Amino acid sequence: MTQGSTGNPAPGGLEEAQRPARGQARTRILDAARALIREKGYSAMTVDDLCARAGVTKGAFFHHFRSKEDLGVAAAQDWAQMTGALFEQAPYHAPEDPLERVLAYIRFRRDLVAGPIPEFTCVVGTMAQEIHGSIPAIRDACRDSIFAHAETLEADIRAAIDKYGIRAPFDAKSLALHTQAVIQGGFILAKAGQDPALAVQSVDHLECYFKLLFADSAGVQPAGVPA
Amino acid sequence: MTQGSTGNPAPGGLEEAQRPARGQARTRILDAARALIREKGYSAMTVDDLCARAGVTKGAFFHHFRSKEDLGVAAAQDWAQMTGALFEQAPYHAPEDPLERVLAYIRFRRDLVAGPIPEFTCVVGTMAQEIHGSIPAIRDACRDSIFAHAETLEADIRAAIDKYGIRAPFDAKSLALHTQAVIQGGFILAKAGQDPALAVQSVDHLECYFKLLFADSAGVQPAGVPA
DNA sequence: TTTTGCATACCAACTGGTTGGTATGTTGTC
DNA sequence: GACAACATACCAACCAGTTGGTATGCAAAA
Repeated sequence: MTQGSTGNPAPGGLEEAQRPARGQARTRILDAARALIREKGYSAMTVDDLCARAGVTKGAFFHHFRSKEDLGVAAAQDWAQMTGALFEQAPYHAPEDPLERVLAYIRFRRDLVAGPIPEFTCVVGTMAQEIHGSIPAIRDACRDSIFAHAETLEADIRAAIDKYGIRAPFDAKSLALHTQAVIQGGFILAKAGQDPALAVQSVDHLECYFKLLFADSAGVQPAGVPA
Repeated sequence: MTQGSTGNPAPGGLEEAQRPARGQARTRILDAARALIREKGYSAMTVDDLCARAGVTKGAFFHHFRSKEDLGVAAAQDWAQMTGALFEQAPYHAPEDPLERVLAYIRFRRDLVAGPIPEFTCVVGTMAQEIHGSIPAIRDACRDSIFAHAETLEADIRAAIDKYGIRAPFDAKSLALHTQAVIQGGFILAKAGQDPALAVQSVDHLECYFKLLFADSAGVQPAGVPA
């Protein structure tokens, strides 16, 4: 028993002191899910894990979510909303030139990626990789999150192509999706090698790719260091 | 009971007819592991799944592997050996020009990727993504597999840089790892969107990137369709 | 203003089935 | 007959999900 000198330890349950305020359970569970999916993946994360981390009981969990699968879908949607808000208010939209906006986006992502692994890793990418073949509902929610984010980039890329042309026969959609692929792939290398720098490197290559694609036509350095 | 008119159904175990030959259990378990990890990931794959798919009993499983974690490590090492052999005898080593070999490698991978999802997907990439934070032994085995494969590319890339120079300040190692990142990221998009073409597209972008990096100096088309 | 009725938000204990793993047999091979 | 390669039977812990209940808020009736 690691119980302290508290009066009534409520055997098996939560201590009064650490019990969160009413009305926060759903949010706390979703926060816990984000952390746990990044730490151990969807399948290895148990409902008990979730409840312990969130500081709620199983009753609360199944009050807010019909099943673990339902939580998975909600976590993906929650992630889509969170990242949607983050990128919407991010500073990379400022430049007037569309190509500059795209390059600013890539640099913004590189800065995000430079942090510790559990904090920059993509929740929906991790989940999709794991459950794509076994839980269609979660997979589709992850797909929506990834592809919706890619679409927010597409407009800027299209504008850049319209303005400057492009040195290869790719369209904006394909390039936007490739951007996401590179970032997701960087995560995998970073996780396997336990080094965020591996992800950063790939994002640097991505920036270089864009510069080369638009070189000569736009005013960007054709081959400089991605800085 | 769905048992037919067989004489002795061997209650709880395997029927005589489908019992594989002695001495094949380990191989069959590793084959089953490859398939199951791709289908549902490492965590969701149970030892019973493994045994059922391999057509062996739990006794056989724990005779060959001390634990499920041990099997995970073995699966990663088995994957490294399988892919090692596959790429070693692949035709992309033929060209005399190192840059041509690199481009041939990329095209070879694109062709691999064009098949159905459960057949081209990377076992160690999937596993690493999932268990990187929870099972270090498996994560390290996955890392070894990925990085060893990247190293087989590195020599050709280095030779290409030495021969032609490169339009950006990247070294061979970084480029080789980026290659793996793009392919791994393509897998994630393909899984999320349920469309192998998504992975193919990213590999096409990768080929284009290499062509642009070496354009003007080597004899490759600077911006042509990756064909 | 109080009370009644009802919905929401949550909790502790429990359940049936599953899980990784073990203990102990049996069979084929050198 | 010794040893490897299996098979069978079993277990304790754990799993997602359920049950029956309590605390709280809110709106309408009294």
